[in-house]
Amino acid sequence: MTIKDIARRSGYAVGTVSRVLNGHPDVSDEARERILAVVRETGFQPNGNARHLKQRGSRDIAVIVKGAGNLLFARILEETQARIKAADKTAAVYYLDEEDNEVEQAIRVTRELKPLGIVFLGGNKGNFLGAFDQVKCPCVLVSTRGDELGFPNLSSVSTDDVTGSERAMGFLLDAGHRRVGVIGGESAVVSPELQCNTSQLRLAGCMQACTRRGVPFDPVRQTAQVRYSMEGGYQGANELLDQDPEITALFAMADVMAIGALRAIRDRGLRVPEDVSLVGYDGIEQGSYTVPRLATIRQGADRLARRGVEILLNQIEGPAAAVHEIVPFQLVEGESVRSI
Amino acid sequence: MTIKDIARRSGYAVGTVSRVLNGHPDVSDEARERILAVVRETGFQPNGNARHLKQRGSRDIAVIVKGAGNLLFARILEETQARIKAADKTAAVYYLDEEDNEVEQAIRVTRELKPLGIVFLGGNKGNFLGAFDQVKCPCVLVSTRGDELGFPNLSSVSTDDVTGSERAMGFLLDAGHRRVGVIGGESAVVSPELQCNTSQLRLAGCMQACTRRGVPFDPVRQTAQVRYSMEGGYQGANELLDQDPEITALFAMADVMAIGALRAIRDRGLRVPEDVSLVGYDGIEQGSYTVPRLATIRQGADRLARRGVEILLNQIEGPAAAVHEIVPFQLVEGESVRSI
DNA sequence: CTGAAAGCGCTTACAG
DNA sequence: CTGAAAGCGCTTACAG
Repeated sequence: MTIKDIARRSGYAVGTVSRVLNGHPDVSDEARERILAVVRETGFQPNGNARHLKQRGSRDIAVIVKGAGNLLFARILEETQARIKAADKTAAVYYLDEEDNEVEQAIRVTRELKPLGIVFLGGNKGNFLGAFDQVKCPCVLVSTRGDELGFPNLSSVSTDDVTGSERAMGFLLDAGHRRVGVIGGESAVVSPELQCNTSQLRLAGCMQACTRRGVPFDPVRQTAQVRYSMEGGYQGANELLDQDPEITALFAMADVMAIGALRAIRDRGLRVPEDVSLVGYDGIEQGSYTVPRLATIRQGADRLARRGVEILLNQIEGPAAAVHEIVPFQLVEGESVRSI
Repeated sequence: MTIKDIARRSGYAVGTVSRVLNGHPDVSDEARERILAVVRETGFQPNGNARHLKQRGSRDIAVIVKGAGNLLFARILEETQARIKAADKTAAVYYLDEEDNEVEQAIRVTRELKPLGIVFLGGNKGNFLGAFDQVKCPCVLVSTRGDELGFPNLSSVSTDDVTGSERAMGFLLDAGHRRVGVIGGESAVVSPELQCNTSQLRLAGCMQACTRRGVPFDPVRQTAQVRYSMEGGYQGANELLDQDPEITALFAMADVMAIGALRAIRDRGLRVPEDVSLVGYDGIEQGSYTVPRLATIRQGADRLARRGVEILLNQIEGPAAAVHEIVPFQLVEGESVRSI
């Protein structure tokens, strides 16, 4: 079943059928009705490949999500889709694995879907530096900063990782904890010029919290570098507690890791927060269902989504300069930290 | 940058470029090298729309996943992708929302991607009955039964929901529990002929477990119908405990609901398993990180994936009759049930 | 308002 | 082994 069949059955030419299908105004009511009737009765749906091959000016906004299992992104995505729909555009969502290159995907999408704009949920700066200049449409990077990238068509909305992390760590320090372990991803040693990835930024926040309070912090001994997963958190907690059994608190750079850490602490016969206090990061739903409820830094998922879409739509309307926005986070005290 | 540009730059015709790009054998080594060199230096990637518009005989297998947030599916998907890759095919994954119609998607995909076959991760029988006869390629439905559907090109691999659920409920009954609440999805009253959805099958299992042990079960009073989510589980547990505070055990038809129930029980000042025992279903990773660890029915995710792909590949090779396979489940005792 | 025709970027018989 | 050409199913100026 193609547009040709619809044309034959309705007695109109394919061009007219196409116009009806795309809601063009310059068609007679009679033609519209007759064609739509045929479409309905045949259940015809146009071939997207053919359509995109030629079409310019779609109403699509592509959303590229890095990590189908990322619960924070899942939450942001939901709101992003709703906002896009509310703006009378259609969202085309592409899920990528953690390791996939989102910019390559974006390049493919610009060629094949020709979207009005692209929302990136998560992204790796290295990938952008490599090839982002090949994508010309307005884009917005949600949840990680994009200002240093310096692309005129790339805006960003994010939480301040350094400050958020400083707050989390500060929460522990201010509760009297001095021996604190940090579970995060790869961050090597932090150098001020090269604060690339999220783990590095959050580690910088930890150090800042310590420095400001005159508490020593040894990134080598007090840090475990693991994957952002429950299992990673489990391993990280064990590693740190093995190394220093006197640790009284752990900060996990993501709630999923904190959930793993919670279990690891229990498996060592210790309790949260009586023996070990625990803070996570992100504020995913999951963290409010654990026993005890997780203390965490809640990123404003809805606000990230809303501003991301607003900024993007704005850029699509009339090309403006890229904007880089920081949205506030919130410390959730939960039940997993105790004062000592 | 199109195939035409590559043709011009390499000095060959577009047809030859196309053959090289698609790995056809009938090209001279010289042509292949020169063309590949140009492709490499330009970073050219063919337009998928144009490619799919004409191409027959792709090496793609489509995977349609219902529910991006379904952790069981996430696990199955991972293995499914690996198996497809191992068979030297490429997996094209489509994520759908819970409410989206997977069969409509399949119809679109068959037209636009022309895949060798389709794997459905989850599916609604109603959707299949409606329109599945429009998809002609071999398909396999993973995690829900497809035998009663009776399509010659639709195989299935699943866990026996009735028996699995009977086992979960039996575990509680055999531990001495008599007042057991069941948290599930919509299931109305079970009628033997119309056991359509998963909730109904699992409810049937519960009733079977009771019947066989001579324990009365009142589906109206002992059942809460909620969404398959943590929040749903939270509400369901509260509903049941409000109605009958003497309940000593809960069975949640999915681990995500059990996680919500766990929190609800705690919020009522009760403990698992001392005051209320709890069993889930699915065996997602999450359930082994809760405190206490969840008792559950573990579905064999890897095996579901492996057999699903094997069966599909087999159908693709030489068309055979549809097969409907049941893979075993496993009771995980966890730490959330106590004997009374 | 409608039709006829060109063209999107590929693939694929068909010749040679 | 390679090229020229038809065609996949649409959209979109261009006439009328």
